[in-house]
Amino acid sequence: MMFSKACEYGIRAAVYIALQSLDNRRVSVNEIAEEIDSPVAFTAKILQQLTRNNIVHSVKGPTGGFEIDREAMDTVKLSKIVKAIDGDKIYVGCGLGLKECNADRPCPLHDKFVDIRTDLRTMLQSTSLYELATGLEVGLTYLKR
Amino acid sequence: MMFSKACEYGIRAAVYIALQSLDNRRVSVNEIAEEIDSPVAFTAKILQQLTRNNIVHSVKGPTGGFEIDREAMDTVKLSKIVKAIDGDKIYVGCGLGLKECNADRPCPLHDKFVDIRTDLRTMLQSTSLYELATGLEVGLTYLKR
DNA sequence: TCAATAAAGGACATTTTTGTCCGAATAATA
DNA sequence: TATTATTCGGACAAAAATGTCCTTTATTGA
Repeated sequence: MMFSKACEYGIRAAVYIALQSLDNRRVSVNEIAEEIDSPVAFTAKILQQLTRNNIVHSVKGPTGGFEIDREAMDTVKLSKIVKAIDGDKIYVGCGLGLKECNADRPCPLHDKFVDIRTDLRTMLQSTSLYELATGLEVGLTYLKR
Repeated sequence: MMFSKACEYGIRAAVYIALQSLDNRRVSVNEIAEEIDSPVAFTAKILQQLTRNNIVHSVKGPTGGFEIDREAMDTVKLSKIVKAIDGDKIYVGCGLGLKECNADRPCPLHDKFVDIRTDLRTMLQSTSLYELATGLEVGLTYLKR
C-alpha cells in the first residue's frame, strides 16, 4: 500500500528479531520466515540488506542467526529500514510523479501532499523497533495473518 | 511514491482534460501525452479505463478526443480515479502487508497508520478535478517536469 | 580435523507493472 | 463514397519486483 513487499517483510523481520533479542534469542532465517509468514529465500535476501546497513546483526554457523542489540532497538527507527530497502522515494518523490515538484513549481497535489507526507516521515522517524517489539511482546499486536 | 505510474498518469491526464474542457476544447491522446509528459500508448490505455469508469468522456473520429463536462469536474473526486486504476488497496491494505489487520488484531504499525490513511482518504475524497484544473489555469501549479 | 549448521552471494525463474504496436471500429468532411 | 483522424482493443515486449535454488564461506562442537 505504501511500502514495497520487500520493505514490508523487512520491517516485520526486524520487529520479530527485536522481539526475540529481548529474550536473548538469536533467530534463523527459517524461523523468521515462519513466524512472519514470508517466503524464506526472499526474506534471506532482505535480511542481507538489513545486515549490510547495520540494522540487524548476523552470526554465521551453528547457533548463528540474527539479533539486534538492546541499544540498536532504540536507535534504529523505521525510517532507517525503509530507507535501506525502498530508498528515499517516500520522502522525496512527487505524488504525481513529476521530476521537479516543489513549493516554487508545485504539481496540483503538492500542497495537499505536504502534510500527509510530513506526518508519515515524522511517524517513521520517531518509531523505534523497541516500541514495536514491546507491543508484540505484550500481545497487543501481531505479525502474522 | 503512493500511486502506481498508471495512476499518476491517469490523474495528470484527467486534470489536463478538465483544464482544456474549461475552454471547451476536446483533446487527443497525443496532445495529452505531450502536455503531461507521459508515454502515448500507455496513456491511451489508461484513458480507456477512465472512459469506462465514466470519469472522462471520449468521442471517436476526426474532431474527436477526450473531454469532461463541467458538472463531472465537480463530482469526480480524485478518489474515483485512484479507485478506477489502483483499486482500493490504498484504503484497505495493511501497511505491513498482513491479510488480516484491524483494530482487533492490529499489526504493530496499525494505529500509527490509521491517522495518515484517514487523512489521505479524506484528501482524495474531497479534491475535485475542478479544483485542480483551476489551480493549473491560474498558473499556480504545473503538470510537467 | 570433520561433520553439521547457518548466513552470504550469485544465477536464475516467475509475476507484475510498464510500455509498444497494430488492426478494427467510428465518425467527420471533402 | 473515399479519405482521414480519432478512440478501442488485443497481442506483444521490456523492465522491475518478487521469489527460488544452489554453491561458498564461516563457525560450532564432537
